[in-house]
Amino acid sequence: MAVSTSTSPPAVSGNDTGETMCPHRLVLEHVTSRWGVLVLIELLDRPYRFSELRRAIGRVGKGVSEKMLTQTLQTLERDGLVHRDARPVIPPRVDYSLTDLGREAAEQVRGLAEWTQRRMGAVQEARERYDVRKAAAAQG
Amino acid sequence: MAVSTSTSPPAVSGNDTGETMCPHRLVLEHVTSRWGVLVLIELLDRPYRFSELRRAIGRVGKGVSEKMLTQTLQTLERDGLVHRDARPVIPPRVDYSLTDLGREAAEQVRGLAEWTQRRMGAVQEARERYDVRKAAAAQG
DNA sequence: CGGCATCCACACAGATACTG
DNA sequence: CAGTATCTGTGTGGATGCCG
Repeated sequence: MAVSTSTSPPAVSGNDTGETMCPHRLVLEHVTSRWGVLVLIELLDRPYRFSELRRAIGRVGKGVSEKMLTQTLQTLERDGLVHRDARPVIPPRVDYSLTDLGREAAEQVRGLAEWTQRRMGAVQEARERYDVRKAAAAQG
Repeated sequence: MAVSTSTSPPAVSGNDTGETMCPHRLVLEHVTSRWGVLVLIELLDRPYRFSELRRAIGRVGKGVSEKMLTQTLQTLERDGLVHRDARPVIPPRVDYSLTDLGREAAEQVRGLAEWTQRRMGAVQEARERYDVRKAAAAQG
């Protein structure tokens, strides 16, 4: 039967088990979730179709499984960040885009991503220093 | 014997298995990781001691296990975002604070968190609309 | 093509015990 | 107090196969 009482999407990251937790924490988890981040950033450029989005994300790094992309999009749609436009044609065509709300979130996320790229060098150096210090300490 | 060739911390989130992945993606994952986000935000206020930080995070939501906090802090330290100041006293005292680099990241993250809080209402409404639509569609 | 259902592996995350 | 080490359960996330 599948459907049962299970409403909402499986939730991208973390358990939405209705715990004693401030609700905005959950939204934050959705937005900062592994694929949520990337989806928002990609959609900031322009609307994407499902597979197109999948490929676009795959391009950046390792790639997202179709299941995870579906989950992520559903969660973001439910939170009102992503708009889903399903056209009843054959073959099916579904376009995803940011809502105004989603655009706000995505811009924040993009800021973070851009910072990461800008400062990557500094992070690399810090890592090397850390590793060297660790190695030395292991000897000492 | 434990140490072996495994250098660096276990990595907060995602597998740092040395895949074919842009390095900045990893940093982004660290920063946006479940506890990384919260740690950075808390440390933006002031330095914290280990347990103090643990309690501070527990206050906001469900709470972080000591193990996860350790892991998160180590990862962020390695990336050069967090400074660890261990004093050789008894009882031990370790203070964690943001580096300049970390402060930049934390401010980005805080921006995101603040946005989430501001827009929580809109998200809630969107969710209700979504759920209603879904319920209606299920009836068909 | 877009999405859902099922199965499964593995890493994340918790509990516990121990060290400095 | 601030970790480390180990053992274990659970859930995330991936692969596959089937529907609209």
